[in-house]
Amino acid sequence: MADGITDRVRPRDRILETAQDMFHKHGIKGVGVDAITEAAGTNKMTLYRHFESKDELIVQCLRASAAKGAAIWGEFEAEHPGDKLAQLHAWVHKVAETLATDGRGCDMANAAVELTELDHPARSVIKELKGAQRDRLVALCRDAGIGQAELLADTLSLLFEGARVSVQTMGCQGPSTQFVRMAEGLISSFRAR
Amino acid sequence: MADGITDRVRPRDRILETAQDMFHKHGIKGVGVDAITEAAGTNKMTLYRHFESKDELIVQCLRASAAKGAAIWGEFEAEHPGDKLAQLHAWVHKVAETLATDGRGCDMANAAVELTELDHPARSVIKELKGAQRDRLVALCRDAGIGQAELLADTLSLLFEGARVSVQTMGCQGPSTQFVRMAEGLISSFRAR
DNA sequence: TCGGATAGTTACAGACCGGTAACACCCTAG
DNA sequence: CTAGGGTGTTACCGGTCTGTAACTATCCGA
Repeated sequence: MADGITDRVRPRDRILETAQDMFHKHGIKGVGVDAITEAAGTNKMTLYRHFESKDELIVQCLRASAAKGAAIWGEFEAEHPGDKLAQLHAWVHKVAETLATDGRGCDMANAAVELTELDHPARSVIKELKGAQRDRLVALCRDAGIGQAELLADTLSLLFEGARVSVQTMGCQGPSTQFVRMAEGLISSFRAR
Repeated sequence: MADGITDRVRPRDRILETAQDMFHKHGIKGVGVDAITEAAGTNKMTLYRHFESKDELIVQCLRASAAKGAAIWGEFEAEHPGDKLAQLHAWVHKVAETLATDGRGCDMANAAVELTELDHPARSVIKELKGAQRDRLVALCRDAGIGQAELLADTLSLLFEGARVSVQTMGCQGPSTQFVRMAEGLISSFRAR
């Protein structure tokens, strides 16, 4: 086949990347380890040499997915160095772009919906990663000079989360198209106080 | 056993009720038809005599779940006859109560996350039922005399949806506790315009 | 009392699931 | 050249899944 990728990238990374993509598109319970390894150009034994179970693979995928999301914050700082308010607006527009282009929701939220066992190893990881997400947004709001930074950050968080779900229930032409208007309205409303 | 319920309620209704409850708690893909029929005090053959497939059962559960949600709107009208603004506030508090007591999200949203096949029979039903939900809230906002009724209704919808997801990712002590403050702030902000 | 509809029981088909065993292979470091 | 770690292959285990077949038991209305 001369895949190019198959040759140079190590199997573990191919599996992690492929699993992330397939979990995202088809859901965690909708994808079996056989399908993952086949799509990654490898086999089940190799997967189980690098991950002790499917649950462990799920956890690593969630961490990788969250890390990608966190990396975007570097772009905001690079594009608007020091201007925290501009970075907040950049976040709003980045969210809108995501809503318009990605028909599936947040990997962590989706995983929380699918993995209902209260003691599932992924649940504590999801809580940890979601907490970190929230903390970043709170810090950005505070540094942007907004009074009730926590309340604004939480409101924007829930709005974002809801919009990502709405895309899945009502399509990308539904209420989520109004996200920018809602978010900008909230920001200016909080700044006015 | 002398269940009481098992004797008087017909198997079809017992299956529908039990399936709703189990899908809600454990997710759709987390529950098999065998488990449903056993919990409903019946058997698989009887299920397949009343529902042509699990997918069909899922659709009927979603419709039943949505109908229960819609029934609550009657209470709002009964408690505050004619006072649409009071009914809107009643909706807000009802949502907050749901967030505090139900650790799982909206059945339709959860189903949309789990059933990723674009042509799954439940997807169009979810869209239809979610659209009806939205329309009711828009009508309530408009009848309450709010100018940008659609925008407020959509904002409240997304906030609600996001809060229900947040309960699943961060627990009921997370950002969702602020829902009432957020919603009331939005309503008074829209009324001021 | 009888007949038909409804419901329960057992067994099974065929597919898929996560996970493992045993063995052959190949590439690279020494 | 060689030894060994990483990888690929095949086959398999026990379990679960949706869905069906064939038969039996029960209840209700005429």
